[in-house]
Amino acid sequence: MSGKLRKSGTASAGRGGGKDRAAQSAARREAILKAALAEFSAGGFAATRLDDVARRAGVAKGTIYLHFADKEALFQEIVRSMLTPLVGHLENLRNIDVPFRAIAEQIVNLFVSEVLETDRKNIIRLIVAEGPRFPKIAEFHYREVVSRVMAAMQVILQRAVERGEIRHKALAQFPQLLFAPALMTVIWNSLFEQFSPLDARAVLRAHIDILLSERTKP
Amino acid sequence: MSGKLRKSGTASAGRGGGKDRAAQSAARREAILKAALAEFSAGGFAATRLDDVARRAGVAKGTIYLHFADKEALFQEIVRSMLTPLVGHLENLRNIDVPFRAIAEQIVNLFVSEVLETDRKNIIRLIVAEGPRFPKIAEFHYREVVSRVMAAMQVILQRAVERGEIRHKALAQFPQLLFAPALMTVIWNSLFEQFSPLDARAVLRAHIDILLSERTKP
Amino acid sequence: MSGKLRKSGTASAGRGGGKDRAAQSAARREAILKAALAEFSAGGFAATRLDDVARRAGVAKGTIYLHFADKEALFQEIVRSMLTPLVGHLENLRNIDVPFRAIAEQIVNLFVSEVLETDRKNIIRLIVAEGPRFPKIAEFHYREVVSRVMAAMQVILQRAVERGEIRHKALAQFPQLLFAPALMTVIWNSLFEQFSPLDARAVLRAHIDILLSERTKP
Amino acid sequence: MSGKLRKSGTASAGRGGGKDRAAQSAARREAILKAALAEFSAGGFAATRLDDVARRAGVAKGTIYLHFADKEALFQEIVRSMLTPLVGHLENLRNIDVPFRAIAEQIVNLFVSEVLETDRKNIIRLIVAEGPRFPKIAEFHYREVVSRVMAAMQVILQRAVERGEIRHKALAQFPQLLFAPALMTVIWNSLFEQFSPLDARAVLRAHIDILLSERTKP
DNA sequence: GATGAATGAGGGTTCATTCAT
DNA sequence: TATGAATGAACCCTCATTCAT
Repeated sequence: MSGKLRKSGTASAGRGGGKDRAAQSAARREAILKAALAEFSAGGFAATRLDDVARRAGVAKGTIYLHFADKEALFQEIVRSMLTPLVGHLENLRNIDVPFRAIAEQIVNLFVSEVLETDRKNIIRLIVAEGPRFPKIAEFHYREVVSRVMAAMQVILQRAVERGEIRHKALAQFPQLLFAPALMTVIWNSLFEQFSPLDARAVLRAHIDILLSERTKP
Repeated sequence: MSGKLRKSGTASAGRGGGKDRAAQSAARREAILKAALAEFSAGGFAATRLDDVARRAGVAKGTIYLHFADKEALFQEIVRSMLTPLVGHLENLRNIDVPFRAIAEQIVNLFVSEVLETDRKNIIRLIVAEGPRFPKIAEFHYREVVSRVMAAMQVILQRAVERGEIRHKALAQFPQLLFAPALMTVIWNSLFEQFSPLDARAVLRAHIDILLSERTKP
Repeated sequence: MSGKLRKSGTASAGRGGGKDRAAQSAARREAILKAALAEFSAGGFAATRLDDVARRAGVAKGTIYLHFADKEALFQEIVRSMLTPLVGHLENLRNIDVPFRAIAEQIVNLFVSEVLETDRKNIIRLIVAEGPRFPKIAEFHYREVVSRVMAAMQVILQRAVERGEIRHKALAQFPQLLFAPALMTVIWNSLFEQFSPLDARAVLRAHIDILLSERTKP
Repeated sequence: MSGKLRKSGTASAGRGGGKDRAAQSAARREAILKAALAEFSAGGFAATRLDDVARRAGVAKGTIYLHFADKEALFQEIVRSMLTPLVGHLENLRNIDVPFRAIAEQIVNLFVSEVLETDRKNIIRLIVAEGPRFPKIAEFHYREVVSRVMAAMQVILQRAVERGEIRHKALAQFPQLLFAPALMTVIWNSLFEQFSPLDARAVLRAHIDILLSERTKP
């Protein structure tokens, strides 16, 4: 979304108005990525036509090949770049010292605002849908996203168990259980929203309540 | 590999063994469905070539069209026929009067043996992957599978809440939470099994334990 | 389905009612020809499917191949057999000694009742349409139909000229001019009948009047 | 024969010689139309393969689809564009004040030089052959060609009758009779030229003589 | 003979990729 | 660098023909 190198500096030229060549090129690259994300989300890898991507991006078909080696490279670029920015956020939660409920609520907020309410929800569906056909994508996400998030969660959950905030030790063993409802909401709404929309925030809050059910009122 | 040279053998039987024409035709239909399921599972709808389906089924390409109108009809037939048989089983659980834990264990067993350990796990991934592109499929599964199962679960969960087996009333409101971990295991293993296989039975048992966490050992 | 050899000869059997095997076979052959004519007329050679011919004839597709070597043979059989019966009639007109107008009227009547009002009009269109692709058909019709009719007409026209019934010697040189309006009516109505039907009998009568315009009322 | 090895030559020019892209594209379109006309003429609509059209035009198969939506659109474009340019000429004859014989001779000349001696003769056969299968084509030609020409001829013939140049009022009623021999020559030569070529100019002149047979030398 | 399920070559159409401008 | 016309391999589907029953 912003120029990457900006070597020149002075003159403005080209049709873009005030941008120099490098900035224009970067802007084109971003436009292609954005358009491709929309098209891949709507149709999956195979059903997406680069013609449509180009039209949506406002560039010529050949221009795509100036920025990406081929259709698959474009696809992988998108799929890889969308989720990784969130990983750091989630990993950082490991380092703050607040009650688990607070962390859980932050995770929910992050998930709703950065995934469910953005194109990232489609990325998740794309990974599920195309992963088996693109082993590299599955491998990348396991290595760069899933395993790192799971590791961080394990630390957090372990600490919560030790503090007595969570009674279920199994949760620390299977941090996947923490995210299962989040995955569910993404998939449910992608398929069934028109029939019966699912209020993600409510579902995820209910999920936290279940996990945190204290031995309170004895 | 096909036709032309077969000189048959025992004179009394065609290549089908002891089958008559109708049975052979039905067997071919099944072979096609089986092959198509395998190919669609591996590559999704668009990337699957009917040539490969035919080869895998051991029939000629044209034979597919004797049984199915076109590629999409074949796809829908597969996707529609695989899950519906399970719906009745799940609905029947509503009518038996046993503790919720017993029902939950039956659901886990059913899910593991009839979904995770069969091709049905691929069907679920196919629905997630192709549903947005085939609205009929999403609509069909909402109507014939999901909404019916959700309704049955709601009854069961409601009863469990009333009996005090479950404290979390939210569960009855969001029966999706009951199945979220099951969906998670399907997707996890389809993507990451080679990196870190998930023991579905253990995960689901842990999930039940969490839901049923009694105020017991205080 | 039925006994295999049936040497006898007397009894009637089979599904046909009172027909013996040979008669049934012949009836099937006729049914196929009739159905094929209808289908070829509607769609031309290439667009006609033997499936449709078989269905219309009430036989199985394979049965067609018991009577005809292949699709082209069936086509040629139809195209060849339809017009030849008329050739004799036209040739015989050479031998009767009546005024030309009487002969011309007979030709008109024959053409209207045996061509325009029957499937033969479609055969003519088929020959025009497919002739260039089936040189044998063009050759056959030139040899067996057109050249013979033209020869007979030439004799008749020559005699009419000598008798002073027709002043235009060119007619005897180009007997095609005699038939041009007949061909026109066939083609016109096959293409434009729904927009502006042409009264064939009226057109052909007018044509005769023109040819026979005497120097009468001076 | 195509692409791949061409290394261009004079550096300044592509393979098209001195043409710019638009001109080259138009030239390709024309080449496709020309090739398609030849192929359709030889085999009719159904029997023509776009592969052959492309090869004859010297383009790739896909190039056809840059210019025409599909096979039928290509066919209709050809069939529609070939005859309409002649309509205006024929209609204009209505406005010139010369003896009918002169007009008739112009029509003959036009027909021979612009139809019989060009590809248009094949178009006429194509319309006859495929018209019933493509109602739009029949409708188009009735509306844009035939009805307009017939109307113009009616005016001309009517005037000739009033002037006493033609005695046969029926001609004005059935202007089709004027063109019947022309149609005949097209069809005759398309089918039988190799057996017995018909001298179109001679036939058509004879036809005019017949129509104009004056009450002269009594 | 009669059947019709099965075959598989063939053709229309699409679309990722290239390359002359 | 950007363009988009051109390419041609690939794939769905049809249908003439075959052959086991």
